Amino acid sequence: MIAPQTSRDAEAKKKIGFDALYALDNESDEAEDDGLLASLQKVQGKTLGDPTISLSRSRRTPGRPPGSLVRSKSNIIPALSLSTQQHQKPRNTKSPLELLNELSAAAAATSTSNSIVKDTPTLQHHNTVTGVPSLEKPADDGKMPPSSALPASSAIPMIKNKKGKGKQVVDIKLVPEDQRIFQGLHFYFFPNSDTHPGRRQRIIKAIEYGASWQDKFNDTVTHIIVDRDYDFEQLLKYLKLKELPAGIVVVNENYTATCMDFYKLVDTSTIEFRVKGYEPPASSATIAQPNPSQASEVSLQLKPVKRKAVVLSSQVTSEASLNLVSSSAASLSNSPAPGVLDPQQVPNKDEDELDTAIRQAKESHPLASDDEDDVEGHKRRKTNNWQDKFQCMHKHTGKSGDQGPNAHTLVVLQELADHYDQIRDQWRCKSYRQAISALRKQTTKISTKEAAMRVYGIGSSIAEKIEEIVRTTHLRKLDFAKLDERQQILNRFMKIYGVGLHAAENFASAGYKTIDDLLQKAELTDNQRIGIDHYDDFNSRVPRAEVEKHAGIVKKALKGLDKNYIVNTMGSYRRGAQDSGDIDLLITKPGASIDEIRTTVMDRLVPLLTKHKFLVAALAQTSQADGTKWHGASCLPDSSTWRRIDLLLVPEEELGAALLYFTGNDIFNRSMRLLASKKGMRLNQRGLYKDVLRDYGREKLSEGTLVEGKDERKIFEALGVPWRPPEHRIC
DNA sequence: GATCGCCAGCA
DNA sequence: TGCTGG
DNA sequence: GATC
Ligand SMILES: O=c1ccn([C@H]2C[C@H](O)[C@@H](COP(=O)(O)OP(=O)(O)OP(=O)(O)O)O2)c(=O)[nH]1
Ligand SMILES: [Mg+2]
Repeated sequence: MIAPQTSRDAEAKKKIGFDALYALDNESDEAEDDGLLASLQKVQGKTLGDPTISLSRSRRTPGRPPGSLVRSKSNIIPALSLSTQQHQKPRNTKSPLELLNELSAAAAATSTSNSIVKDTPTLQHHNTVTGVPSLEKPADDGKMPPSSALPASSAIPMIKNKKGKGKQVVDIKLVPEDQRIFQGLHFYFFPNSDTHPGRRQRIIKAIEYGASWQDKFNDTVTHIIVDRDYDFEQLLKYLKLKELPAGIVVVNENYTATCMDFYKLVDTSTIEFRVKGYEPPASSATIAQPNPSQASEVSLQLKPVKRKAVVLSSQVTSEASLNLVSSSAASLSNSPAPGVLDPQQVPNKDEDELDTAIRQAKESHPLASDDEDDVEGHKRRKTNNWQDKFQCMHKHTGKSGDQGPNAHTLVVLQELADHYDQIRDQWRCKSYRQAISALRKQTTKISTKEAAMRVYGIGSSIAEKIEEIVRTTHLRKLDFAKLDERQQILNRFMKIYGVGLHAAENFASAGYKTIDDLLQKAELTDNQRIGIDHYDDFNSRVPRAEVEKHAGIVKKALKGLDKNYIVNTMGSYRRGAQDSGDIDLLITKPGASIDEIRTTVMDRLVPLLTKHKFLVAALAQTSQADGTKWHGASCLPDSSTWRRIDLLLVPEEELGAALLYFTGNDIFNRSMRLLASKKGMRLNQRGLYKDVLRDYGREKLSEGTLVEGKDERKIFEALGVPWRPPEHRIC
């Protein structure tokens, strides 16, 4: 599409609208008579086409509101309420656990949330909180054994809800059973409250990994986790003890995190966990593990890689990392030594080009300036221009990446992104994708955390992982992620069209493990049944050539009805991908109203193609009145493979915005829309609107007035974004 | 500690 | 309205 | 998970 692209560029400068339209139409129509264009497309696909490695976008999930947990009966998810300021007010002498219990009870009573409810708030008790939810247990239940029967739930994405201003509910997601390294352990934190956010987080995490959180210091406590700011003496003083009972482990706050990093209980006597003023018993190392889990065994097989994050190096770990460094030194010898790298060079090398492009974009729209921000944007900032933060401001060239200097790192990071996509952690997934995108642009190999962190979009966490990947060629975290059985089941189910996280959890909690189970036992919607019947079809990619065939059939049929119709093939196809997840078609007719188009497509085209057995299923149809899309499945003659096919009906006035939306990719869209909103505008598939009044913080109060909808390029211009051809819209 | 795009169809 | 998908 |  290189040639057509440029010719279209030239044309568009002279004329707008129709001609551009036609150029587009020609472009896609020519696919039918093949020949030159087809070969062009092949070449182009190789050079700058969508590399199609970005798999991590199956489904997005909106935040899970607090009440939603109640809905499912078969699968109750524990929500643990931790103390909030508000609830502390009335009686501020409460222990965190009491607060927790009260909150939980209240929550249970109003049934806004399922809760872990343990113990009475009586002070006498040795209160115990584990991550184990007591299903349907009355709030005033007696003491719970720390390791009670476990619910089926796991891997619930922690999604914060901001709306419930009144209470702050925290979803505790227990890690899979075999990973609960703290199972059977009783932690006492010092200080033992969850008021401090960091500590609170540590407590939550520890519970998720199987620990019980002891409210009082009692004889069940196995570990005392002491905050950095405190020493052993203070602890003893607080506990009014001369010395601690034997067998209790005293460690600092690094301990839990490190254990979770390794998925096993690590040596507690090393110096990095040492609490000031505390002399650990001379005994060699590990305390008896009350519950050596499978995970621990598995983790033993792993190389005891120590990441350098944990501040001070102990003897043990420094040895390990020394080995690693030296062993990897050889493989690194080709790349420049980390310290030698010119710091200036690491952030975008294409800065000049970009700035130029942005300036150009600005020149045409001086009103959309960003002077205030621009003035002093150079103080340890990763980017000089605030707009650079938007992915849509950057082109994606196929050059770097696959063969680039960071190719392997990118592959591993992509796996992590996929993992987070699978567990429906949309924000981490997005972060990883953005980091990947940023790393792909780097022209030098990034091997150290420091270097990585200079790149916009890569923070300390991913930077550490990059370093680990470079040193060890892979990531421990992934090894575990892949093992989790329940997660595998969820993944299997969520690949069914029409099954999302919620349905998958319900199925899994009902004990279904295979697709067959679902077919036989589960209650399925019509679409889900279709999704199962064509599980493999829908989960396989459509070769570019086949996309063209499907598009061709639709085009031919539609032109038979009315030759003024225009069909454009969108989605990853338009971005130049060699294969696509589905077939995205945009249908328009110059001068026609949306009603006319809808009537033609819905009442004539779809029935016609259905009759010819090309369209074989309708998954989502527009409600006659005001719909613009049809989603279903198609099947080529002489084939038995069903493909998902998407028709988007668009009036000419909205063509540009629709092209923009339907070309994607999704990150690019989100980036453009975010940029629009930052500029007081709003971008959707119908157009770009300005003067949008937004609620405090967020939601729109007025629609705004239309700026542009018809011409894709003008939307870029109005937003101050340099034009990106579809192939460059891969973020 | 708030924010991370915005929308449509279906149950 | 929440879930699912684009 | 990254950013402001
Ligand atoms: O979450 C999403 C998904 C899709 N889209 C837009 C962009 C995308 O390009 C277009 C078509 O969606 P589709 O799911 O078909 O994605 P694709 O980019 O075409 O990739 P694939 O090859 O998987 O079809 O719809 C979004 O804006 N957000
Ligand atoms: Mg597609």
